[in-house]
Amino acid sequence: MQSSTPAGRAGRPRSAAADTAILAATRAALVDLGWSKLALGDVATRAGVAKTTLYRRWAGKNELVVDAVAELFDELELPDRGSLAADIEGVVLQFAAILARPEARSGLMAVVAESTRDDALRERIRTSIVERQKRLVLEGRARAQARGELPPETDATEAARTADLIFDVVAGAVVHRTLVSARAADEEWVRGLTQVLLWGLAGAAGEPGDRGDGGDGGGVGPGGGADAEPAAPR
Amino acid sequence: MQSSTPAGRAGRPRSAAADTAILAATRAALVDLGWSKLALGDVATRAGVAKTTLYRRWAGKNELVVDAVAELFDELELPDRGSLAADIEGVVLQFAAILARPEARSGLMAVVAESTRDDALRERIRTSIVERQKRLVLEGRARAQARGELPPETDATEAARTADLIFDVVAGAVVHRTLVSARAADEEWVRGLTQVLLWGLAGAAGEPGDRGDGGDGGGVGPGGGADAEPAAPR
Amino acid sequence: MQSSTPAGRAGRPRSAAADTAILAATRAALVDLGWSKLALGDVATRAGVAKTTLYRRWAGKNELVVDAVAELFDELELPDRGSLAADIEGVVLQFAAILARPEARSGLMAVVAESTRDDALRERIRTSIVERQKRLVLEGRARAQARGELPPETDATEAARTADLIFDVVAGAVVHRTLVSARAADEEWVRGLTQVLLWGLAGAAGEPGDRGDGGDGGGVGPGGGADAEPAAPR
Amino acid sequence: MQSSTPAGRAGRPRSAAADTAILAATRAALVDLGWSKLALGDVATRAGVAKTTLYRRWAGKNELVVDAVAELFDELELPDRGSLAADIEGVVLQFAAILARPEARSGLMAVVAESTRDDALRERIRTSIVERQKRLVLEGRARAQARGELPPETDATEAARTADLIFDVVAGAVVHRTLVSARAADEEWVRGLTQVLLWGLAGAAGEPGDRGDGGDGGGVGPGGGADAEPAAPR
DNA sequence: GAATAATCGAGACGGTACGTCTGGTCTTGCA
DNA sequence: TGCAAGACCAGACGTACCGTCTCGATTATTC
Repeated sequence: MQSSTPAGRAGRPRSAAADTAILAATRAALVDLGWSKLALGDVATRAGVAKTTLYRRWAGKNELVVDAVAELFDELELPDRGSLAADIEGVVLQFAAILARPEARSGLMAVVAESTRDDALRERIRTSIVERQKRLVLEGRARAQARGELPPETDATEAARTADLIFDVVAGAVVHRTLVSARAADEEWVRGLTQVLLWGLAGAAGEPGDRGDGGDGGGVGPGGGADAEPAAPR
Repeated sequence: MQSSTPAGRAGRPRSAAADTAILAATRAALVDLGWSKLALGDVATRAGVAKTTLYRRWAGKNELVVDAVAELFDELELPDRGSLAADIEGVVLQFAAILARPEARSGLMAVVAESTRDDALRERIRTSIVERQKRLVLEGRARAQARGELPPETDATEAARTADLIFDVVAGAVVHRTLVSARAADEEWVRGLTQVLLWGLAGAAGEPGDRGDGGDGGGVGPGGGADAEPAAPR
Repeated sequence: MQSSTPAGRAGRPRSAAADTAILAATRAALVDLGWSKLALGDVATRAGVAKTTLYRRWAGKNELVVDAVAELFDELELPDRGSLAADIEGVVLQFAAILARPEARSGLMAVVAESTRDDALRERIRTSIVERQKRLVLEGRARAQARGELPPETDATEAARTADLIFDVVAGAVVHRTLVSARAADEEWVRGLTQVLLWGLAGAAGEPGDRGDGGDGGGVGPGGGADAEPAAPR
Repeated sequence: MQSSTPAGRAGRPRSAAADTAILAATRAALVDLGWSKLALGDVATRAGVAKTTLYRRWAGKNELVVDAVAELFDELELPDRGSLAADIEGVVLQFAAILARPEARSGLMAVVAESTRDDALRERIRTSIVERQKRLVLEGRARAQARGELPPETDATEAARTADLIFDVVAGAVVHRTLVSARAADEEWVRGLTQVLLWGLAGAAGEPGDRGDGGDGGGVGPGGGADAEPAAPR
């Protein structure tokens, strides 16, 4: 990765340009062909590179596509839009925009599907994509705390759990909306999702796990008790 | 669809047993090999059927897998567990249990990935799986309305939109949790998701789109204002 | 309904028209596709007949083609053209004309090739084609004997051997000329063949097997002595 | 053709051993299965080679079999047996011996049959087999001329025509005898054929095309005059 | 500046699955 | 019982990719 090749000394060094060209060619091929018809020989040709060069750097199609797709998500940013709700909506719209691009649509779900049978691949996806982008949740929460919109954390474990839930809900919902339901994740929809998320988290936070449900069949809302409204989250 | 098939008479009729055997063999092969290594010749062999028979009935691997997986989701039921929250938790756990089975994990995401490049396939997925299971949302809502947990609908369009959002959030979150985050969608997690969902919907319903955000930077939760809490959902 | 169904009584009799249609369709398919791409399903379709009907009457492709081709050779005739040489030339030209037709070219050699591994097929060819057309040799010889061009037979065995040799030479040479050398068996070439045949048989007849060769190393074979030319027939 | 192949450098060179193995495997498969049941996948397996390797070098079954069979005929030799007649008999017996081998029987006629619909294939047969073995006729004639058994050529065109006729007659007769008539081309039969050939050519040579037939209706051909027997060659 | 060593391009290699086609057989319902 | 229709099992077809390998030609570092 470094130019000064400290460890591996002798011999011709690997071409740095090749990596870039291969990943770009992979995305181009995903656009043209989709994952299942993507052929590594074809990718090599598009990149102006020999098949050997490609296999020397990636173990196979799955690993290559993960890396090619992961780069796309590094574009995500979290500019300060003034409120937590606005920040969320902004980043969700960005996320939806990426998922609207064919190189992401084709590739992402396919490698997730593959990862159900390949632990190393799943770990690679988690490292390169999921955990890497979870920074957005953490940044957003920190910023909201600084604004006073959210209370500081008290329990680190709980905080992590909440972050994971947020990520699963947001990422899952956007993916399902765009890929399965095949409808645009437009501003209106994103607003709805954000509403649900914020109200939901606020409400759930006030009711930490007390689920004596059953008894109170009447009430609606998580807690049932009409007046036991969660004190507006503080 | 009819047994008397008045039109297509001549010739030997197709074996009904073959369809069953092929779909079962497909699921078995998904368990053993996963989607990407699933070979139709192998499926035919497992089903005790010739390859031609298989190709006479399905256009290809994608269509076959959609049908094989779709049958899995027909197992979902919505027994009356006494409250909306309990009903949701029950069906989400069932859904998670299906997604924990390898034949579903491997196949579902793969066909979704393929569907990003094949409109007919996406439509088939929507028809066979998504719309077909959306019945659960509708049944659950109707039952909650009968219990008095939810108000009756006033706006059909809005009701449909809400149902879609619920489906996207629930299905998406469970899929993301189990396949991407690769953690079990256990009772605790499902309870958290249900809480968020119910509070979120309740809150969002009370705030139809008023997003004068920004002004009130302090408060958290969608509306910000602590006391402007949505009246506990009715 | 029945034309003469003598033996098989009960049930619907076989359609006589079907046989004719199938053989004609076979020849048409041979013209269009050649032997190796000829498909029995296609033949059945061309004949307006079900595959079952075809298989009920012929065991397979080989048998069918033999019958279809055999009919072609029944066209051969031996009109009296005044001399043995002219008779031979006439029938050889007819034979060459048949071999120039694609349905014969494609089919004949193919079934011969197949017959090298199938004794029943070889026997069928011999019966339906070879022995059936050997009549031409016998008729021609008888006619020549009646004219006084050839002496009457004295030895039946020898006569049969000679007839076989003639047939092998004539049929073999014409086939080789037209199919392997791929040149027209035109009048000039046929005249040359006839000359060789008549001179050869005459010469060989005068030398029944005396092959004490070796002694006279110089003058060998007919052409040995330059001046010992056989008196040119007049 | 050269080992230093100056032009086509790059890439792994083709294995020379593969060609040999494939052709041998083809002949073995011809022996076991015959042409029509010969499967190229099976040939590849027998040769210890992948199907792709086979298809990279031969366009299809026909081309492969032509090459495999052509090698068989390269065994033919023309040792000096002292006289033209003996030389002919020797080589004809060799030819018959090759045709008695199943790999030749099955393959040769089949490719000839195929060549009736494929000009390129016919040309390949002519180049690889027919013209290649015509050397035997030319060698034999030259040797006979050196011995004084035959006069030197005066007309090159006529000489070529005669050589072609000889080849058609000999090859055709042997093939017809062994494959169609299905009887051994043993010494006795070959002697008869040689007699006919030598007498025929000698007689025909003395009568260069003068076929004023019809005029002399009685004495036709060599056999016409009973006493006009060609002087028995000595 | 030579030796060493890893990379590069090209392309052949052994495999495996593809989706199609044909060969023969069997199963319908009508005649 | 024959027949048209067409589904059925079996298996070869020729193609496309896979991931590996063998080449000769670069291009660096190290001696």
